[in-house]
Amino acid sequence: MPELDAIDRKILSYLQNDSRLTMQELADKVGLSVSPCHRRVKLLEERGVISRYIATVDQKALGLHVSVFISIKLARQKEEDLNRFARAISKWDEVLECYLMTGNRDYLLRVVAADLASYETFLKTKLTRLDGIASIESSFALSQVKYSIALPV
Amino acid sequence: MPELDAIDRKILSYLQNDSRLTMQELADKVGLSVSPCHRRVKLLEERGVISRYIATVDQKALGLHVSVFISIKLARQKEEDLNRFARAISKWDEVLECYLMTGNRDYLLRVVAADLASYETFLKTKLTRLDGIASIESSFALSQVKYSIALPV
DNA sequence: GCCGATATTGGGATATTTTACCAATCGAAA
DNA sequence: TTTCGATTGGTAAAATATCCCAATATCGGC
Repeated sequence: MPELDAIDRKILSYLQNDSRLTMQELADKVGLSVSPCHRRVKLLEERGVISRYIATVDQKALGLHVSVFISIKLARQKEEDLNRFARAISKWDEVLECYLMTGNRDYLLRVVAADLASYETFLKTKLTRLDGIASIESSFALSQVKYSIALPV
Repeated sequence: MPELDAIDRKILSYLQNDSRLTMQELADKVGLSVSPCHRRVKLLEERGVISRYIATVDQKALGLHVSVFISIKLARQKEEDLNRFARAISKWDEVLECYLMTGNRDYLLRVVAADLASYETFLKTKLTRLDGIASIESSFALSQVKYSIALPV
């Protein structure tokens, strides 16, 4: 796999912030003409460096006022148990992020909900119904100080 | 502000997953013709429901193998202290997310780095140089089980 | 249930943008 | 300098977005 050169990195950093730039605009910003710029973008897509193009939606506009971090410990940590948990989590739209962690908890989840009532519903009808969970601890976010998808390039 | 109807929500859910759909494709999926579909998308953009269009980049492809969650307590929690912290955090590209939390910590950060050495550099040259921090606790993610930007609509 | 006012839709024409092709240029090694 | 491979830039064709206007649907009051 070929390395990313300075121009590739520039392209990535611009597209991470605005994927609606036209090829002409992007080419100007990175100092190329349209053709080679277009070819580089296509290559980055084919190699999977650029994985998708998406629209970001305002959480408040959707009425999702609650963000919760949930620490979870499983009763057992065999691969089979971890996989079963991962499969269940992946199905639920409320769970935006889930990480397998080091230290004294197994998983860390970020969950969004409209309000406390619907978060409670999520807990009661989904999370706590899973087998093999030893403990659940919720921490609520008062506000989102920073939220970015743009990786440092 | 007008409510989002079923078609608006369909539009959002498709565009959250793939913003490169053509208007024709999107219109077919939501059951409209191109014109009204296009008008709805533009309105969603103007109202700020759709906030941006971005490319997502593969973290591994950039060599960012370390994801860390950092819990931070400040020495004082006056508004002035919180603002100063927020401003500093916002400048740093390594910090992808930052939340003001309830409970026994003040902030929760998600940080990415190439490896443990560069994470250590981040800590030493940036985070620990901030005034007013009472405690820092890092938890490392072993793997990303789920990562989505698509809010439930 | 009917009517009018208002908002929403669909089709078609036009402007923009993407995409593919090919010749020109650049860079490295002999 | 010469040659080879990779990268670039321009151009033209195809695909797509965007705008306008007439037709249709929706919702209020009567």
